[in-house]
Amino acid sequence: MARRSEHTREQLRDLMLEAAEQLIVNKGLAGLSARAIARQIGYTPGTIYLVFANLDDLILQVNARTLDRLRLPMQAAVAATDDPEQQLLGAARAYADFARGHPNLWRACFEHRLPEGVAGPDFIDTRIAQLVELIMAPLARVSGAEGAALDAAAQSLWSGVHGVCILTLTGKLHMVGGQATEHLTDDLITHYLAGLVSRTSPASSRA
Amino acid sequence: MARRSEHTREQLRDLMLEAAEQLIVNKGLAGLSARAIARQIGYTPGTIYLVFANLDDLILQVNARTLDRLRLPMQAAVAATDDPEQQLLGAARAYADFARGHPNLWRACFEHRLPEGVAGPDFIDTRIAQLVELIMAPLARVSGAEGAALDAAAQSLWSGVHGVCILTLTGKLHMVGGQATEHLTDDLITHYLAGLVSRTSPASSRA
DNA sequence: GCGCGATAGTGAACGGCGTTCATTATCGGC
DNA sequence: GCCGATAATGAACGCCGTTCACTATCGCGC
Repeated sequence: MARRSEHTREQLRDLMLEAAEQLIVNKGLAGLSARAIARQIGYTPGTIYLVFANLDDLILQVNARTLDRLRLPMQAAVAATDDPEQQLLGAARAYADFARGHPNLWRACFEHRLPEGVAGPDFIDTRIAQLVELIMAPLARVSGAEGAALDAAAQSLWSGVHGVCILTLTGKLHMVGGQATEHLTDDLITHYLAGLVSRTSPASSRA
Repeated sequence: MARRSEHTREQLRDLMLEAAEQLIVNKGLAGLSARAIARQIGYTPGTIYLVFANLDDLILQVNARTLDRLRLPMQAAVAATDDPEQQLLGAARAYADFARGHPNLWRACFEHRLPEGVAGPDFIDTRIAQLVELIMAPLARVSGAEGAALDAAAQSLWSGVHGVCILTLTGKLHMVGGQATEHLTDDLITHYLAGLVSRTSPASSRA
């Protein structure tokens, strides 16, 4: 019972990540199991532990990939125009779009919990920070904010967009006048920006 | 093996919810199990299924209680002042406070996933809607918005506050200039409100 | 061509899980 | 003092993550 390098460690890693991704896509994080991955790639569960420390480790690697893929359309949206407000609106729409298009992968990034004490690894934190940094430049241009105020603005605004996506896409916002995700992100961003501009550079409208 | 009403159905229900809550508080949603609940109250796992349809049902009941408890400090914050902006800031701070004070219970409300197809029950949706409705009146007063615009504002703003709480409290916002939760909710609300006011009732400052 | 040490991969096992259900021990009423 | 109803059991089913002694195969030195 050994196929001695029928696949490289690296190939095996990719096979497993691919299989895991597919399982998450089809049945959500809860549908993922070491046994299911093994079944799908024709190995036994034990083999997974030759490549990953444990299932959490594997899931975090899938999430890292997802965050990388999520960054691309957001970058594209920022690159698509020179108007900083449009850049922010576009990035948020790209974010919401990705979340709606790959709900299970996206939710896996934010709903996966490590055991009680353990902190998330740097390679995830870094990738989330990259997303927030994407909006820093447009935000600085549109508001004139800098330093700690700019950090705060980027974090609160992006968290806000994230919150809108979470609550609308998980169906927890089934209330009175249920609004579409993009409608709400647009609302949040335009009003936030208007307020930020009026407070940071009080007397100007440079149209 | 039958103690024939050593406890009422109702008492049993309370015992189970209490035990479940304690387990979630101490070890998170992942630390909850039918066997653990049963062990804690001196019954066997099977008994749980005489009272609840399944574990998900039980968890949803715990979450309903949590949301009820969460509403109280938010209501108090709204009642504590007449200034609508202060009401909104206070409600958000109360929300963040509760989330920080009972992180595992709070996260259970939003991270618990039902099986793939199943939708959340009304008694949860209703309670979330109640939280959003709490901020509708202040929001209407401060902005003059009404109808669909008011709905959108309440939903996007509250979702935003929720997003800030999620990302800061789960440690996913460990970035450049890490900001305190309350600082970010204040930032989000003040700027959003400033923008909302300037767009809804363009030419006025009624201090 | 051959044997041998290294090792990729196995598969059985452990202790846990949610859930079901035939069985039992106890109760209230006759 | 019995008997029907029923609260509660506990064993069972099929899952789970994870570990590890073992084995079947490989590449290498002869």
